[in-house]
Order: sequence, then structure tokens, then C-alpha cells
Amino acid sequence: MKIGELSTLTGCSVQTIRYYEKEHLLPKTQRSEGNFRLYDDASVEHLLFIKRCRSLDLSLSEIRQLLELRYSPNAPCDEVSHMLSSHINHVRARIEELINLEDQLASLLHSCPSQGTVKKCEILKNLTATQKIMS
Amino acid sequence: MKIGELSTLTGCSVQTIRYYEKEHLLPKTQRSEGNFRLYDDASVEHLLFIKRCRSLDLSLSEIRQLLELRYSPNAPCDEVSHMLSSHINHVRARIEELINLEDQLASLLHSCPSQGTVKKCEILKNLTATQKIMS
DNA sequence: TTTAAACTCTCTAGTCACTATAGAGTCAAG
DNA sequence: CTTGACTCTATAGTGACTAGAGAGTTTAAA
Repeated sequence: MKIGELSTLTGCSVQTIRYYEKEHLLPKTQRSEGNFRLYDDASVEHLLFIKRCRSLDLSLSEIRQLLELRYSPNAPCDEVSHMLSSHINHVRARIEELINLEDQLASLLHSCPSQGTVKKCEILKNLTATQKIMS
Repeated sequence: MKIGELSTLTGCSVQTIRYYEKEHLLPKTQRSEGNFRLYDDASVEHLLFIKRCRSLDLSLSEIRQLLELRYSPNAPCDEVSHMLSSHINHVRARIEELINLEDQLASLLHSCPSQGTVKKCEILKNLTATQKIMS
């Protein structure tokens, strides 16, 4: 199959597929006479693996490592879980940050009744004056 | 004061300050005879405002808008709270996404005892075979 | 007075994971 | 035989910086 079909089968855009090839996440394929990339079922599989990893927010370089492991059947598998658990730690840390942010933003929003003019806006005052926000 | 002092006073790097100027978040300053940027207390204030907004994850273009409002004392202040509440919605949506992600990653991690080799690794199998992860 | 260190200047390129475009070539149907 | 859909490569843009080169300026010590 050509790149367009791979694209519709996997839901990755054509440009993204070419980009993955350039980044060595996909191996270079055979080409047709007219220099079109040719793919097979294994390519679909391979690309879907990448897509699932991306949907878990793994970086391309993490995925590259996973792909290497995937094709090294006798490697110890704890590398895989190690990577995943460090990744989950990042995610958890980011969640903490965002929840904190949400609190700050909510306090800031409550601090101003949103009537009147900017001159008296408590939000802008709070952004100007202090790191702490009074709610 | 020169840019280095502004940098230490605000905790923004020198490059970042110059970048903000280029992006019109900071006005162009006076220059010394030797072409060094010269700042005053108002600059510190201004930059700290930007920094606080960044710490709330507001984008530079959102901050540009806030700065405009800040210097338009008679503008209605609900633009400010409107921007903030749409921002908080983004933050909340992102938190939802990340919590979902965390669940998926945790299931994936649990699916493999992390002993043995890649060949039998349930994590890789789950990443390969299906979108759903068995825990 | 010299000179060395520390600071500043502009300009350019790199980061990440794409996305968008230009301009050219290939292929299948009408 | 031409139109339209597809594909190719190469380049530039996104956001918010960060890093570096290479040059000029200022300040302090020798």
C-alpha cells in the first residue's frame, strides 16, 4: 500500500508518517518505480504501536527506545517498566502542578466581581502586587 | 540598572528579557552610551507582572492582552476575567486528560511483573495489540 | 597603564512534534 | 490526452525560550 492508505488505516497524517521515517521511528521502505513509498501490514502494526505510545504522551525518543526493546526479544523487560514508571512520575508531577495552578486561577477569578473598569480590577492588582492571591 | 541586575532582581534570564522585548512584552528601553539597555523600578514591576502571568501558564499573547488592559484603566474589566476563565477551562481539561493518562499508564505498569525478557513483556504486548489495557 | 574578567550587544540556530506550503513528478479514470 | 488525486522533496513556521558565536564595553586588579 501507498502512504495515503497507511495514513487512513492508522489515523496518522501523511506528513507525520514521513516525519517518523526521517526520525528513524519507521524504517525506510521499499519504493515503487515512481518513487512512492510502499508499506505492508507490518508497517500498519508498527505505526499503530507508535501512535499508542504517543497517546500515552511518550516522547519520540522514549518510543525509539521501546521500539528497540520490542525488537530485542531477549532483553530484560524491566527496562520497559522502568521507563514507564518514570514517565508516570512526570505525569503525576504535572497533574500536581496543574491542580495548584487551577486553585490559583480560581482564587484570582473570585477576587474580582468583573464589573467596573480595569482601574479597580482586583485580578490585575493581584497579578501586579504579590505572588499570593487573596480569595 | 543594566539587564544583568534586572535579571537577578526578577529571576528572568537575560536572554528571556531580550526575547520579551523583541516580542513587545517589554517596551524598548533607553540605552547607555555603550548601547546597554537601561532599566528602572517600573521595569522590574512590569517584568514581575509578566513572570507571574507565566507562572499561571498564560501564553505570551494572553499576557500581551493583559498588559494592554493594564494600561487602559478605563476599559471594562470583564475582559480580564473572561480571559482567565477560559484559561482555567483549558487547565481543567488538561488535568482531566492527564488523570486519564495516569490511569492508563498505571494499568499498563501493573500488567507486567517486570521479570523475564521483553519477549513475554505484557506491557509491550498491550501496547502492540489493543487500545484497551488489561490490568 | 595595561590587561583580564565580567558584562553586554546582535544574530543565528536549536529544542519538540509536528503542520503547512511550494513546486515538481506520478498515476488512474474519463 | 487531460484532469484530478496522489505522491515526492525541501523549506519554513509554531511557542517560549535556550545556547552559542563573535564582537564591543565596562570595571577591577596588577
